[in-house]
Amino acid sequence: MTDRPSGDTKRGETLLYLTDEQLRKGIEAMFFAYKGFTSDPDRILVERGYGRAHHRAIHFIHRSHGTTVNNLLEILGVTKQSLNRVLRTLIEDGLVESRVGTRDKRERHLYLTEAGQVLERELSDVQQARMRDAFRSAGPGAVAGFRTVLEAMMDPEMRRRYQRLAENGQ
Amino acid sequence: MTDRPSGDTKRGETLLYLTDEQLRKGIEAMFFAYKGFTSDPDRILVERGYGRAHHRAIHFIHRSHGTTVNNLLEILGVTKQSLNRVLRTLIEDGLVESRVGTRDKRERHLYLTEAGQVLERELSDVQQARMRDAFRSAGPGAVAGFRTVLEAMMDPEMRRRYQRLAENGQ
DNA sequence: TGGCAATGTCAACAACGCTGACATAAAATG
DNA sequence: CATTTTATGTCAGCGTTGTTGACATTGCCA
Repeated sequence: MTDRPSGDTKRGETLLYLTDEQLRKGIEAMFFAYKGFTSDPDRILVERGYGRAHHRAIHFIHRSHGTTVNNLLEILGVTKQSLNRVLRTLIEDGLVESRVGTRDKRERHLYLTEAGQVLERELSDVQQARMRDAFRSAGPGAVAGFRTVLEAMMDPEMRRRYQRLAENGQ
Repeated sequence: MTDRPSGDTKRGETLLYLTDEQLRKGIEAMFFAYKGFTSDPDRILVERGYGRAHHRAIHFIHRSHGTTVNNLLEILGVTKQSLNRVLRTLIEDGLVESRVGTRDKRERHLYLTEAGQVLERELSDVQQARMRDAFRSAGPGAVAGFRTVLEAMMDPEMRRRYQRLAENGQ
């Protein structure tokens, strides 16, 4: 906003213009790339009668074995009613197991069953394949830049969660 | 997929492991960053009773003044019924104008009205502000890498549309 | 003139966000 | 021990936005 004070488009027109165009490109790149990013898993999910919300739950349960419902709620940033609808079907379908906590019996710890792990593998295979191809063709420097910018784009709270996950990353 | 043939996790365990972890981080970065990316406009949209679909329509109509409905359909990748629902409200609310084509009278050319431009500006201001901050803190090299990876992640058809838009970019 | 293209619209449905209200069990606290 | 708070689940209802299928209108084109 400091480059283009509201109402001022005179100062440094050309530079300004380029900057705005660059930002617009970034915005559109996010839109089109996110579409590609989700398209492969989406195809698999539809066959099973699931949606993206199921994928996200499966992903983070896989990522953090035995996480609690509350923890998952924070990561996903949805309401418990919304998450519960998804979790219920996953548990009914035998993809996720919910175990009562030992230390705190109010908590439910979530785990992928074998069937759940199979689907998780299937979903992350196609998503990782696309990411791998993109990373390869872009090169290591670009990959670093990619992650740096994405991290900077997150809300601070989300960035913290992202980094915490990365640390726990086996 | 060539790094980790299905069922084989023995070969080059450590290197393999790092790669998988890197991909996972990339996937999670996309998830958390996209959340941040949409959060600021979302806040504004809710106040007006609009959603993300309205934002997307407004964005691309702004980007390509006088674009046709069909063109917009291709860019957005949704059904005409879905787009029409959004367009109808925008036209009713006086944010978008639909003019019958001169060359081909079947076509409708779409334009933002002044009110539409005001909202567009408001939405892109906050979204660009976040993008600008992210770009600044990441640095020019990271920005280039960011866009390279995102472009590589798009479906070829979408990449073509993205690049075509970028060319037309004033 | 007949066929195809561009658009709009009606209806129904599904996924997945949301709010609000309420219930239960268990932990925590005074 | 009584009370409050926490973690979870559930019911009901609503809104946005995607889908499919069907059908109508208008206009271009061969």
